[in-house]
Amino acid sequence: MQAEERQNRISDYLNKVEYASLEELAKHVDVSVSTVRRDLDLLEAGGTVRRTHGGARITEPDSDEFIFSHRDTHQLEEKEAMGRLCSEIVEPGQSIIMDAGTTVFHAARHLDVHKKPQIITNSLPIANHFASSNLVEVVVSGGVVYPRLGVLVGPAAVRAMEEMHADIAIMSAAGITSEGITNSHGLLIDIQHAMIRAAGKVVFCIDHTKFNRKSLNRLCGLDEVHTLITDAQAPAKLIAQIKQAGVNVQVAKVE
Amino acid sequence: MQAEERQNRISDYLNKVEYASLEELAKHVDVSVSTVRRDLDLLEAGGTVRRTHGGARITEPDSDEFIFSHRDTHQLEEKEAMGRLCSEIVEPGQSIIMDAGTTVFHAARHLDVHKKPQIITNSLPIANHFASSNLVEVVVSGGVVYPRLGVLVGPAAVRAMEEMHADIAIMSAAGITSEGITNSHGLLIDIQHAMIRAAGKVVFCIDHTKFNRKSLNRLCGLDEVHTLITDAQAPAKLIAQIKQAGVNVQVAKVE
DNA sequence: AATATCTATCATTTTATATCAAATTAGAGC
DNA sequence: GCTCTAATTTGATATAAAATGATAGATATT
Repeated sequence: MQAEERQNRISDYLNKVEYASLEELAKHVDVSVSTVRRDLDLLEAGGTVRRTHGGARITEPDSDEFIFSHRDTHQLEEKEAMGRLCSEIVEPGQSIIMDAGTTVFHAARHLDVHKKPQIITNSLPIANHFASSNLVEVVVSGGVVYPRLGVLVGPAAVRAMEEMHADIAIMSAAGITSEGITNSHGLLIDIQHAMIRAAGKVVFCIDHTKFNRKSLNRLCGLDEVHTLITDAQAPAKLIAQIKQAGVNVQVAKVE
Repeated sequence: MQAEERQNRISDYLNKVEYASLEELAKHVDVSVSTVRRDLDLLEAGGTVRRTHGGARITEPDSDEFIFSHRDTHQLEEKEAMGRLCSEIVEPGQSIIMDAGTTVFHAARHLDVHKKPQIITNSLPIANHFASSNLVEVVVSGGVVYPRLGVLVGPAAVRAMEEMHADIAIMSAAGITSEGITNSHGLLIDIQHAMIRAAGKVVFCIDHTKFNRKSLNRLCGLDEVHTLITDAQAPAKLIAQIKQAGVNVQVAKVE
């Protein structure tokens, strides 16, 4: 049997039984345990399978195989740091609107579930992330799934957000200048507007690469932003201007 | 047994009995009390379980009816077969409402994406499953996430379904008798009603264990069902009665 | 105070990692 | 097509890491 074929069979088998021990897999494809180990390493690198002690399990759709993770490996450290900082802003029991975007997703990952937040989101990855915990109440807007990103868009999503109210909105965007914040996705703009209107406090997570950049659609002015979270590489000059506009700017430090 | 699987079994068991002593758990998964202790520490960190003196209890008990587990390998084959059969009913380009439930989830997994269906669902697992493909358009109802199952429930979900229209609804339920179909979860009943009203054709996927069983809430009469998909172990007598009521019954054969 | 449960520790067992020789496969030259 | 060599893959093994079960002393419950 060829290696690839064997890995497919392992993968299929795991898809069926969800979990299997190494011995079980070795017997099933009739090779040594060593080979199964190596195959599983490859499969795990591919993301379809997760190793455990003594066995392996398929990565459920429960976890986030949504594009993000590999795409943004460059600024991963910064985004992680921003996510940590962002999670500190949240008070126990607050209701939080979470935008769809990689930076916000990192914030979600760092959010302490023991603060029992109420999450309102149009992002499937974020909804999935919290779905396993019953400490967190997650409200999902309706809408059409935007492929690959797992964002809910369309009029239903806008309407859902218009009916909400929350303590905080944690947002992301594609560009920020002294004139305000812009975003590229036309489908998202309306939803984000509704999110901003629905929240008592608006927090933007924007990494340094978005500074001094303008994107297609204007999202909001700096006067509508309460807090901006960014990383240490953001240009000091623009940060000063933003502060002068009355925004509470917080810079995340990479450990 | 490996750590991971053991913890799942502990978790499942606690979901059933709500509370169990350490000895009881140790006997159930056949390991020492020390190991159960360590497992419970991990589970508690995950938030699903709370330790007590001498035992543990589930933090938020849910009706075991809905635990989303394709782990019981007994009926796995049957459910897979039902899923395959179910997917054959779908015509290219049709819009399909998909209920939340393990049988329907299997149907989703077997659905041919090249038929370019339009999926409407309140199930996060199903939405995730199709989110990576841009052949399939997925519409998600809004709502509150029911923990662990990833089902969207509540008034927003009901309203969303009431506004939909689809060619087919693929449904599941907890019980079927000659008098009709029943389901256990009050939160889902309203949504399922809306689904049935919204669909031109109603298909139920119900395995043999649900036959001659009545659950809390009446969902619909047999006259509202167009097709019933079940497995070969379903009692012939009740199948005959259901056929007589005008339902197109299809029995899935395990390969 | 008596009993049960918890925490911490340690020997034992199980699993993982790294390494190497044998087996298999791929490619070059005839 | 065949043979030989180089590269890769495989299975086995020694060593490292971890999980497990048992136990003793500390702590909590009655």
